[in-house]
Amino acid sequence: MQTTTCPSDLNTFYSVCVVRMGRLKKKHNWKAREQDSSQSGAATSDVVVEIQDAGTLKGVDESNALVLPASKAKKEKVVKKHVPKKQPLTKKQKKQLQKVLEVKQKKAQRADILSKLANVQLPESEMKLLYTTSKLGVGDKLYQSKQRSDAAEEVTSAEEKISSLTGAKRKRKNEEEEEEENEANRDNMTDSSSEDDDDDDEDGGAPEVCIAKEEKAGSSPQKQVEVAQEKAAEKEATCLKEVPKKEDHQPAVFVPVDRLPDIQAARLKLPVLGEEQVIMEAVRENMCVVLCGETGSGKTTQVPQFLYEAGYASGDGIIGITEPRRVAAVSMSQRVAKEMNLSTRVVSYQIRYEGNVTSDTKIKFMTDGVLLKEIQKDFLLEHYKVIIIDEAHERSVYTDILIGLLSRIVPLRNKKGRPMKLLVMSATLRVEDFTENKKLFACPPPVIKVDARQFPVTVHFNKRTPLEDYVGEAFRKTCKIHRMLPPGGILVFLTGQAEVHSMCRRLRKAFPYRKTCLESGTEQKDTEEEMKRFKKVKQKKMVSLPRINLDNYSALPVDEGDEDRQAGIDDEEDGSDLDLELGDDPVDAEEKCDPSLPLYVLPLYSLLAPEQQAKVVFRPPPAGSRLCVVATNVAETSLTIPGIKYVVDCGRVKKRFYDRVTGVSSFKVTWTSQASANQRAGRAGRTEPGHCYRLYSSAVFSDFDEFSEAEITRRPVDDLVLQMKDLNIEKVVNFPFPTPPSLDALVAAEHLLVSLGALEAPPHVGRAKQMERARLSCPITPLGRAMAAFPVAPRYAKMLALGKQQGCLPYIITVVAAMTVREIFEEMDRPAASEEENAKLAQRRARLAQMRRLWAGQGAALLLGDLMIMLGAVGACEYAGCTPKFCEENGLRYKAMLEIRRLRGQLTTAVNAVDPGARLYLDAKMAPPTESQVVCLRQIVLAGLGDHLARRVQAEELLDPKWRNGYKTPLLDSPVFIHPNSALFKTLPEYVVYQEVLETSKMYMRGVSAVQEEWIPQILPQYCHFGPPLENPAPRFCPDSGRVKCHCKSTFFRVGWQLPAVERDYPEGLDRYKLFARFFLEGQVCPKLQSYTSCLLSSPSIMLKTWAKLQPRTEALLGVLVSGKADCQEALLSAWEKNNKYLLSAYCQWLPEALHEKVAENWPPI
DNA sequence: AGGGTTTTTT
Repeated sequence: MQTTTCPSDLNTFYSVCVVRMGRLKKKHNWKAREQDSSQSGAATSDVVVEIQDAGTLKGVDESNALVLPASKAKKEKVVKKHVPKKQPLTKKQKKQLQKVLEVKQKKAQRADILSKLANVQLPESEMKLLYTTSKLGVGDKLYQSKQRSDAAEEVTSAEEKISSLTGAKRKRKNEEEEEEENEANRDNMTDSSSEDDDDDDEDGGAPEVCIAKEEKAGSSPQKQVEVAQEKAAEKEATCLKEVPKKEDHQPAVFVPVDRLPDIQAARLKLPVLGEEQVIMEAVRENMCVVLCGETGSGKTTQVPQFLYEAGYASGDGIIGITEPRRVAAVSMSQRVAKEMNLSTRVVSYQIRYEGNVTSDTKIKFMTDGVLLKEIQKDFLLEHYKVIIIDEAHERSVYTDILIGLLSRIVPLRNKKGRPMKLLVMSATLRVEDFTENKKLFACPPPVIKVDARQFPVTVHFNKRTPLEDYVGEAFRKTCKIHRMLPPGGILVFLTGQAEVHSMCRRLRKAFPYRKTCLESGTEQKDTEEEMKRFKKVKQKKMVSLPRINLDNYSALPVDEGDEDRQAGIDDEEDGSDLDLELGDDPVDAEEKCDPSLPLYVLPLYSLLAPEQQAKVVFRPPPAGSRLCVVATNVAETSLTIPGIKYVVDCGRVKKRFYDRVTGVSSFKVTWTSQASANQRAGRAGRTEPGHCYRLYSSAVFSDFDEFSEAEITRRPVDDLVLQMKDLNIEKVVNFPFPTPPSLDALVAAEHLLVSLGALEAPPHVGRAKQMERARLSCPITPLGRAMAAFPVAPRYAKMLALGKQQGCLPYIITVVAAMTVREIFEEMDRPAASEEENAKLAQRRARLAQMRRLWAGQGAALLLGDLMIMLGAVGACEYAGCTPKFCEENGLRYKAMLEIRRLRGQLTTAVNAVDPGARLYLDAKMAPPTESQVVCLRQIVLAGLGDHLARRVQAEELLDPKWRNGYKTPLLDSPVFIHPNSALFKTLPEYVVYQEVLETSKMYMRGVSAVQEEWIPQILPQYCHFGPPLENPAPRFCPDSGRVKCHCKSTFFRVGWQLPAVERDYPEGLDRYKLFARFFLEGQVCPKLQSYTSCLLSSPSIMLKTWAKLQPRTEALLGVLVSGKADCQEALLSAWEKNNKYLLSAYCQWLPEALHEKVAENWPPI
């Protein structure tokens, strides 16, 4: 590998900025070499000197890689590369080579000087100040000077530029390996893309197929062009790097920001600030950049500001940043606005229900789902010049899909001459899914790493790993920490609400706290003031709590509790006997109540009421006590608790599992991932050095998965598939997912969407392989488009699309909103903290049960089941003004009710948009549905939940007593049950539909609603196999539809449940023509012919006789109908439109000649 | 006949 320093650059560079930069040049140089050394394995001898230099310089200053010329390496590389290849060197080349050699010599000398200079270098902190003071008020940036040098250089060299970023190097390495390959590839791609026009990618991986080539009618012509260009764009931009263009030579824009001094000072402490130059260069030179930095690096708040200052929000484009959570989008926008001293009109946010975006907005924070919706409206995101995907390591489904989409959009935009940048920001180093995924980025984007400003956290592993009672272990460890270690909050990670509460109870019992002063201050305080107070409190605590200094650990992680032993809180070995005894006798341990050491214990989980959560996040613990938060995963990512010094990690998580085949979900506790455990540990080092106690051994830890799986691989994807189809991505299998969902999941999704009518059913013809492929590329239907407009799960979207009948829409919207929002009822089965609380809980439980019965209604309403409870609950809550008080009193989660209210608003708007005739409005005083409305609602619900139909186990199937009161479903072998909390628990209807099956102690259906048997073949024909038309009742002509109808028995798919005969369209075929002919002759199809029925030469009924063929007139009539494809009124009318004499002569054969003329005069008889 | 949910997002 070649050196990355290029002397000519340096010369240019120095001439431009040495004057102002002073010592910075050293750093610059150093950094270049330092990065070289990272690849030392491949280093050639001519850089050895520099590597050594780097070695000696390393650690002198880590802070500044700012001054890197970006284009240096390439030139050299070119020389080196081409010299051995092209054998006779041209004079020019020789000259160049000579120059390079000279330059190297100079460089070596310079390196020497620099290493000497390094000895007198300023410490990092001062360095940073120097850098910034040099910058202050100058209105100029380092990378601008650098850019000028680039520009100058590009005059002589048309080579593409390479920065000295770690990732850029990887990229370069890659290029070298693939350079020849690339040339070949270019041809290959051209070839394959021409094949592509008719063939559907055998390789399955061709990225260019992922977005449908043609647009459906009705989309903008502009978009069509762009999509058509896509392939070309990709070809040119397989490497997401920008070929230098004229524009690049223009001086960069610098947008001044007027920050307040204290903010400016605070910024300087953030590690990202030192990387501004590197980041901005990378962004300038690459379409896509990955930025890696743990929490605390400041990337979320600073990078948008860098981009702003560099002019990425000047003119007509803005900067967009996505966050996986709403709170983050809102708070980050506010913080950045404050830091930049700009109004929220300029730095704004947009989340699902609200936003403060204006026409002045330059920086827009939003949730990832919001951006995905925007892509639906404007595929190329013309509004944005940069998109930043934050927290990409969390791998939320929308983040993943956005990255996939943007990997195509960015080159397209570039091709169009309106370039856009993509910045993927990730905390962990797990970026291979992005960088090594050839389908996503043919050429890996550069990765920039940023240090985090975190205090060291010492990790202590247990020697042994309790497999059963990890809660008990957590309890004992927490007690020990509290008893023996210096002040500092404790954060305990457990897996669920129940565990959290029981732990809280045990801890409170062990270290009782008198809550006199606890609940006094309820008023909201300014956070900063709180923090100040908090610090004072901490100082006070120092006096009252025991003190052992554990902070001077040398290395981390500490293994196997060695340090624990020193500290005297080791679990194992000698001291462990006592602990184990305690462990074996929990009563004893817990009775050892110690009121002299008050512990302020608080629970924390997502579903906890926000004001309870606020206690943890905003309010400091009372004076003289230690804070102990017992939390679930919320504390890992969503909430940050101040003042935590100790983390106790049980090493487990509760996760939802979906069975891909049956759709059954369950919750299971499993080991976490290493990344997740490290994230938990990191929570101890936010405010000072901390300690993390892992209740498992390092061996167990090393067996953890390195990372948690991407969400998209763990859940059904029907909603995502519908969204993507709506974006005209027909072959979702070929979409460049960072991690693709399983094929099973995709097949299941398409299947469901076909059943719902959102996608066209795949053809049943062709070879198995073709059919298989067709099943994964069903085109979207108009219904599907309408459904995609509703921001809810496809099953529910179907209900909304259908809900127009009988004024049901407001109810359907409400039911859908309630089904979409999770946990609308408060959980009251948790272990109570005290007898008093226990009694209170029991009372509230009883009250909720009573209300549920009330809301479920009686008679007809009751049959809507659990959905009626939801409807009633929401209706009652809204009627009462949706107050916290009403919710509290009636066991409703206030937050859930607010969400439902907002979702109803959004859905109402969406329905009105799809069908302006609907003219819906949100009615707070919605009257209960009438009986007939309830029936209508049940049918609409059935239409959406058709694949979730269950039938009571029949007497003859009742072989096993376990099946009593059970229900059978098409996909499950074992029975499912109605949950005792369900409105229909006692009703046990023959047929029900359910929202989902959740496996706990049994398979329980949730969200159950009763179904009338005869509705099933009518509303769910797609799930039924119909028998032959019945003789009795006989087929008839239906004047309303103009079609031939008949009764058929049917069975439900897979399970073969016999369903009652219902009337439906007569099946297609000759018999339908015969019947139609008969009804035609009888004058039913055209009433004007009724007067001739008595004159017919044969009875119309002979149309159906088996010997019908013997009669020429039957055959004639039938033949004409068949040839005109006229087997219903509508088809007949259109046949007459084409030919107004159609059927005349065949009909006349049935009439005496005397009438022919008269008939002909009045033909067609309409 | 009888009860156990983590966490986000459009």
